[in-house]
Amino acid sequence: MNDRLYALLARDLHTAISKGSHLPGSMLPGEHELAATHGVSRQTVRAALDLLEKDGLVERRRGAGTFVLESRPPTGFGQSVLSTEELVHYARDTRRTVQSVDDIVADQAVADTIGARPGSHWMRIRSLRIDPQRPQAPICQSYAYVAPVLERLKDHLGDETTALCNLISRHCGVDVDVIDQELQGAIVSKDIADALHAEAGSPALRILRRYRDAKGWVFLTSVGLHPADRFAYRMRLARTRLTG
Amino acid sequence: MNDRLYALLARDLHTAISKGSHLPGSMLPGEHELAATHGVSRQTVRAALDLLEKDGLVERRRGAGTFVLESRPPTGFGQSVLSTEELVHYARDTRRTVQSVDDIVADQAVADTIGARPGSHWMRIRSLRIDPQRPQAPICQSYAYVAPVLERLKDHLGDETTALCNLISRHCGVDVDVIDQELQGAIVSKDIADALHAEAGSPALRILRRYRDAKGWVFLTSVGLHPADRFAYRMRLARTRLTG
DNA sequence: TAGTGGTCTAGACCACGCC
DNA sequence: GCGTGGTCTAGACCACTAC
Repeated sequence: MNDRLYALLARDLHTAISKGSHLPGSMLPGEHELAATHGVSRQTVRAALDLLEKDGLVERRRGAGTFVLESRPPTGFGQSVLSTEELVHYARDTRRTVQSVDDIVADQAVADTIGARPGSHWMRIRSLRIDPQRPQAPICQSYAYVAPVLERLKDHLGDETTALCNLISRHCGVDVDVIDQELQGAIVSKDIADALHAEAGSPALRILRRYRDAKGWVFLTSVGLHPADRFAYRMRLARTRLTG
Repeated sequence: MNDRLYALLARDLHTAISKGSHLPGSMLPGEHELAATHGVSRQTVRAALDLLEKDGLVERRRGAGTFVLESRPPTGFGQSVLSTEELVHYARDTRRTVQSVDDIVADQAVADTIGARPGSHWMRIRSLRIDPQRPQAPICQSYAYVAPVLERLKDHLGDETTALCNLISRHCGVDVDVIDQELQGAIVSKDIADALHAEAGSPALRILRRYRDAKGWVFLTSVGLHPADRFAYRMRLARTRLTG
């Protein structure tokens, strides 16, 4: 449990919004007022609003106010991702729980999904990603396929908050340069429904990622399945600008 | 030019790092020290470091310090960054077929999905996106909700290859600045299975897009459903670099 | 134990949106 | 003009890491 003040305040505001105390489109009390009524500093209020904004619940308009975007029940839990760094840092707020680690030889199916040769060797890490706030509803079940050369990774899987590619970077000296990503609709299959505490046949988002180093070598491939009611992939596409 | 203090400090630190004043792997001066030497408050230092961290130049470890990450030379390998332009180009190879256009009043469900007020008025365009190579298997069925002010758009829906937001830009004088996008797993519902020539209950990718102009105004919202066997959203996440 | 980043307070001024 | 969010200051205490 996160007992930081701003996290608590964020939860309070979140439940208040989902209970209808603040209707979509309406303005929240100003930051100064929130600070006064909740007996905290304005910076704490701002940190709390940062969280709500990151999750897409509110929108801030300079000079105007902070507005409620949606009042859906707390099912829509999402991440906004703009760059590899943000993706990699998304691990911060969630925990990885390793279910199994084994060495496998790729059959045709595995070879197809991860784009490898049939017969090639891989270390396979099966894990769940869990939001500490809702441990009963895992956000994602995934298979990660790691090149056998990076065997030392095994010794550091205990670190539950660091993204795999960061662990590899830190302990194996291989750095991510780009991530090729593929998102597709999918359905929760029977064999993983239990682990996810989800219903077999329910909709999900399948994300396949290939992590490449600067030379283009794919050192890590992961396939994750995110139940639709627990995860949405949010991103902002911006016009490219010449100067910052 | 951005003359926020923390942005200036971020640039200073960035150039210092790229000039070799701080080698990769080494620790930056502590936040307190940076604040003192640069004559700013610690919060300003932290805001600057936030930028550097978001751009992947440094890594912060609680209790340990802030460390310089490897500053890769520009390998020229992955210069592809996702932008609105790329998204808009995808419309080139496919055709939009308008099924219906009507003026609606948002009920609760519509208001929730597009983030508007219930009772507000919208122009709704229902359409299919079709790959000429495979006309029998539409790529996407979508609903676009357009602000009534942009009524003139109706006269130009005959143009099947230009993206809606480009039509609006061309004929209504409103330009896209950013697109907020949300991807989620979903299932083909009965009422649109026919139009898509897909099986009801089969997996799909749901993409919700909010198009904003420079002032942040959402002038177009679209919800598209892409059958999993016909469409996957591919993207490459590349490391970002600070400007300047 | 010393130093670090993470959090928090109580003030302040500013640019901006709205009226 | 007024209230808003954005920025900034100058303090403080804490949990954590490294030694």
